[in-house]
Amino acid sequence: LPDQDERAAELSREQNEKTIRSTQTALRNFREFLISKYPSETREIYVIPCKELDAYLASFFVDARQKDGSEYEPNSLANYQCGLERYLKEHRYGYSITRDKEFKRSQEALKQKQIELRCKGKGNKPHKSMKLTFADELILRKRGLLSRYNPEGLLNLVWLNNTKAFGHCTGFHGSTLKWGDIRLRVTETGLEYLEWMGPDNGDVNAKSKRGGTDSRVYATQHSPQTCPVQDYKEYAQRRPPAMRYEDAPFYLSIKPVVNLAALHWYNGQALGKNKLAKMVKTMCEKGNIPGRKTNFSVYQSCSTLSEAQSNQLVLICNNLSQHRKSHSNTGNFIVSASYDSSSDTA
DNA sequence: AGCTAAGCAACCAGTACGCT
DNA sequence: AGCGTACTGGTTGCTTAGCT
Repeated sequence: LPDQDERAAELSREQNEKTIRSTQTALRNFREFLISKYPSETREIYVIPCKELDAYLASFFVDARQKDGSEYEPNSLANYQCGLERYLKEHRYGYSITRDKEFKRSQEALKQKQIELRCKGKGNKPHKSMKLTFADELILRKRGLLSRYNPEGLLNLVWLNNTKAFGHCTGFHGSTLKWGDIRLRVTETGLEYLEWMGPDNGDVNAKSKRGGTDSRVYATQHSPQTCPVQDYKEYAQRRPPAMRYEDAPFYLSIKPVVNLAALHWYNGQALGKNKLAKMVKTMCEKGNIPGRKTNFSVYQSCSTLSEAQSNQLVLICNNLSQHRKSHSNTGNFIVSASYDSSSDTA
């Protein structure tokens, strides 16, 4: 059946590696469950007749537990069903376990189990992230965690600017960002801007469609203290000269002991992906900001500030830079756990 | 038209371990 | 000691297809 062949080939070709991993996880958990509960069953699951497989699945949805013995989230069980469906489809199983009547029993079992779990208080998205508010950002700035004046703050600042500006662009991945992926340019009228050189920027069709305006941030000349282009320039200076080539990683690890008066604050080594994945979490923990904050929190925050908010931001940044000038005469600071430069609470 | 789910993709946490 | 990576388990995000 050429149709089926094509379909299967298409499926395996198109599938994302994470989808494949999801499928494997579902399969592994189901197999382990079968082995522990029905040791005599040794067949591959795609050769088990539908009636028996339906019974096994029903049993799985009802009795399966996490490694630590606790119940799954309702959505996780549904995901397992989807994963098993993908696997069975790959092996040309004759039925759909999510749709066909022959699997009514397991479908019902899953539904009931989900209801039961929700009654028990599950399914409330315990890991859902909260948005990073404007107030949070102000606190982070005050405490030096978003700042041009120390290595960690500067790295955070540039990361946040990039993520806000380009994070929504398709194909933008912070963890693989190269130095040359973001360019400093100037308009005909002399306004500076940063542009993300996305994978489709060479493509004529894509260009005519989007015009590239999606992937730019412009300098805010009226308030240089909060200008993302100025942040970028500062970061560029603080990187070691050897890391200025296009293919160099954009985000670099911080030198273990930094003299703040030294020009270069960063190593030639890329910042690891685990570190990048916890950017927001780390800065919020260090800034004592309550709530569950993750990188995703950035996407939930509003991208444009009200006039009042941006005025407030400018004031604070000016204030902090003044404050710093009056304290930086020794020029021999060593980075310590906290850069907090203000003790007032507002 | 509005809602739900299906399906894929991605994230977060934990762990183990390697390098300097 | 403090970085880094790789892998795994579990959960959530997001778009779209299907139902009522």
